[in-house]
Amino acid sequence: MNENIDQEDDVSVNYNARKYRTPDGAPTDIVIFTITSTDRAKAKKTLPHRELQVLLIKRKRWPFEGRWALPGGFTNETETVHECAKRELCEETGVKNVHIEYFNAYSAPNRDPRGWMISHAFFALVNEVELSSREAASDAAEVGLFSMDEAAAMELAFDHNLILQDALARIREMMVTTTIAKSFLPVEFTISELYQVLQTVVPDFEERNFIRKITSTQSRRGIIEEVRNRAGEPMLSNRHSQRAAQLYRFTDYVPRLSIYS
Amino acid sequence: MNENIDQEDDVSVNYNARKYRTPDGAPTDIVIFTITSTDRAKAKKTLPHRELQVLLIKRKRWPFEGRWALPGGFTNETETVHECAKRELCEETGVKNVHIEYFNAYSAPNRDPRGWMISHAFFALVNEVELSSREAASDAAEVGLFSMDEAAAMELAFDHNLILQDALARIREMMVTTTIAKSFLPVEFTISELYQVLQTVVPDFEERNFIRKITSTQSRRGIIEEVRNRAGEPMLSNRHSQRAAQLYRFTDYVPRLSIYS
DNA sequence: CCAATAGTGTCTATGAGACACTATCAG
DNA sequence: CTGATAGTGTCTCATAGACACTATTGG
Repeated sequence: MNENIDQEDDVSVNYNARKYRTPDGAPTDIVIFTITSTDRAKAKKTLPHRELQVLLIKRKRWPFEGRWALPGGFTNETETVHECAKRELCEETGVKNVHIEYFNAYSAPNRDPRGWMISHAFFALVNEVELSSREAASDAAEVGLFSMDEAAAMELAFDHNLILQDALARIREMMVTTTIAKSFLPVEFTISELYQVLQTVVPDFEERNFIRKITSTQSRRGIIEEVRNRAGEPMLSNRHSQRAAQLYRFTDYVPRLSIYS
Repeated sequence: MNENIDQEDDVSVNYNARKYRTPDGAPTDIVIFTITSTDRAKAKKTLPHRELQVLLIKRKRWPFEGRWALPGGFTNETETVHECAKRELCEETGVKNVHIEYFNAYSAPNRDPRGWMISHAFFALVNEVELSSREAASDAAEVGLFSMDEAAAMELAFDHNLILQDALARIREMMVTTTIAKSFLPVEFTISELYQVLQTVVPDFEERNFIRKITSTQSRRGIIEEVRNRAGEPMLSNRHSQRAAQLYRFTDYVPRLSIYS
């Protein structure tokens, strides 16, 4: 047991980490979520079909050669794991400045055949429009988007099935408690789009009077605001409907939730 | 740059991590919070003065010898970082089965003079009654409880000031969105005690009609329940007051919060 | 004029928030 | 009978939740 190195080691300025078994790397794994919209085959304008998907890459090397895995890579000594994750995300998808967040460490012994690897897991939320250009550029055989059902049915490399499920649970919770839904929406969106995105990530989210609560209650006033043009007229969109719908955008307001009030 | 080792390395079953710069250890740091109660010097029964405190240890070795630091230690290859944190918590305080939770990784280059150390930070919530026995046993000069103000004013070892502030922000948020307040309370408690604990951790938490909301509104019904004896009579406590107060306990109910409903 | 989306009217029951008020009881 | 804690009465206004209803407009 090499616990308490810093307390039970002999007192020495010449601390030498090489005396101990040390990790064989500090990998990051990034669960990249996106929501794809596919137009339903109808003559009239309709809301698209949306699906939550995760980006996976096909491994070309041992270990788990040929298996699908979460994108990621090894952290350098000169960067933080957060910087590493952002770098890997950019390399994999070409996007920057998206919502990326650390959520857990995976450190089960033998989770990686290459050695003692404690993985730092992140999730990222990427808008499909930002992802689409990269999709074409990549080798389609090696990068793929999969629905949650598809991914859950696959045998991913390492403990990536577990990481994916944990990430999914996390974003489901955050989807309704924070404003991260904005990552899956254009800056200006309609209430239906917002509602659809929420339902796509959290299937059992249901609010029958959603439009009223979001637009005409004090407590939620401030999360989103109506978009108006310079003349102060409401801006509308009819991209999904005959009747034009009011456009909204998220504000910077961060609501405080509490189980006690 | 040794990024993407697993993809850009030559194909080889004889992967050798020693070819790369690897971390020099996988330390954990544990922010152990407790709430102390000290009776106010009064003749009559009063509510105690409560204060949120954090447990720190005085380092005996290089680096940062003599400085106060968060307790923690190095993870072994045979355990997860979560197991390591629980082990260290038990060694430091003697308590098991308390709320301990992972919340972030600290990986800034050069955060540790001993080498490349990515620290896994946990916070733990320990009831003062569980901590009191250990307090006497420990060398008082080396283990101490400090208020948030005291600790923030100290120059802690490593980046432990940052870790402490992050942990504090996290438990402040969780204190009002989850039922972790139970960690600082006896199993059976009065409404005043609960309210006091909430205010101790989150100073700007204020609910003037707290007792009504918690006891007589549908939406919160289920978080706590009245304690009754076998005969079905309400159990009361007068430990802090002349007039006896109803005792409550937390249920297993986990409320779902949402900014959209 | 239909289908699909957008949005309103209206009702009831419940809760939020404010503030004054009563209850208990050791010292 | 005072001080400290515990808890209630009562008011107004806002909101939740349900459900039927109207509005818009391309095809």
